[in-house]
Amino acid sequence: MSESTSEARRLRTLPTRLLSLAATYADRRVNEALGGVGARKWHYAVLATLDEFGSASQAELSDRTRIYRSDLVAVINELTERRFVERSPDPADRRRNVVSMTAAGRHHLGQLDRLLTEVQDDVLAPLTSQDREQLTRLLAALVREH
Amino acid sequence: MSESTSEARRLRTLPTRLLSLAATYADRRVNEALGGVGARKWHYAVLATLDEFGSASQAELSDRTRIYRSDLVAVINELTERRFVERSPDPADRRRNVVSMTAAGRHHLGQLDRLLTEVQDDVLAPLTSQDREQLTRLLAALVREH
DNA sequence: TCCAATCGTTAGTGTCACTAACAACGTAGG
DNA sequence: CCTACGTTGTTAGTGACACTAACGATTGGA
Repeated sequence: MSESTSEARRLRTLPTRLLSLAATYADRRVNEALGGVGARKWHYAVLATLDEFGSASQAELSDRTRIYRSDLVAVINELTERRFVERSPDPADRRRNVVSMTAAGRHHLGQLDRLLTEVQDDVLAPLTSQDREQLTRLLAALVREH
Repeated sequence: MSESTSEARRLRTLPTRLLSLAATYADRRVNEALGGVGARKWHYAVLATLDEFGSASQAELSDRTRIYRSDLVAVINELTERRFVERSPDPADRRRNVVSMTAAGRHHLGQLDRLLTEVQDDVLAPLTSQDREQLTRLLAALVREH
């Protein structure tokens, strides 16, 4: 009993659990929204990274997006099939591919960006705008340090 | 370009993405810690719920832990094998099972609780204690509303 | 030149979230 | 009292992710 009282209610305030639950919910919403246009979040991550940093090798994209190199292969395949990116061998280093975004890819990115903006608002709806900034700041600090 | 500038840097501050990344990291840490004693987070969720609310049916446990009833079956099987819980038919409603925690289960819960306390500190290490409370509060608000 | 590291790729593992279907059982309406 | 419907536990299966291992090709450094 003495042990129980210290544990009771812990479950509902356990930070790692809250993080998991909130992320699961957010991910579901994101996948619903992106699924509507045949995309998933990795597509956005890759396109947004190409937009920000320009053409890159798959290894570089893997680093920046945190998608494992092995999983990135399929993502690039999917984006290539839909002509959103192009994959060509790097003449400077024949181990590498150069992945670059097409005009269609840039247009698609704009669409995904608009969809994701809606989802952010939707997911963060229970919070004030101050609290949203706080949350973003705290999560960014966690992600940065680990 | 005009579109690009609005999108650039968005990826690193996108709340749903930060949530995903932080949760993935936290989950990995939790699974490492619990895996050391042959447990996973669902074990903790079930045991903690039994501790707080007492014996319950699987449907009730499913509601409280947010584990799908189909997945809960395996969790209860695992906990039963290790004698941490007992599953017996409910005489009052023969569709139901009554799941109750054993003394060994209570002891195991104490162990998991100590492990998880360490993990929380570890994961939240980059934040001040004020920020930790803030984060917990904000995440709890999100989870509660959805 | 030889060794180690890197790159893209394939294959496979385990966990989770989630759906569908089923038999057994309970409940409420007519 | 039946009948229709809902609930419970269970099995099976799907798909997304995170992650590991191994491989051939290529590159860079000692």
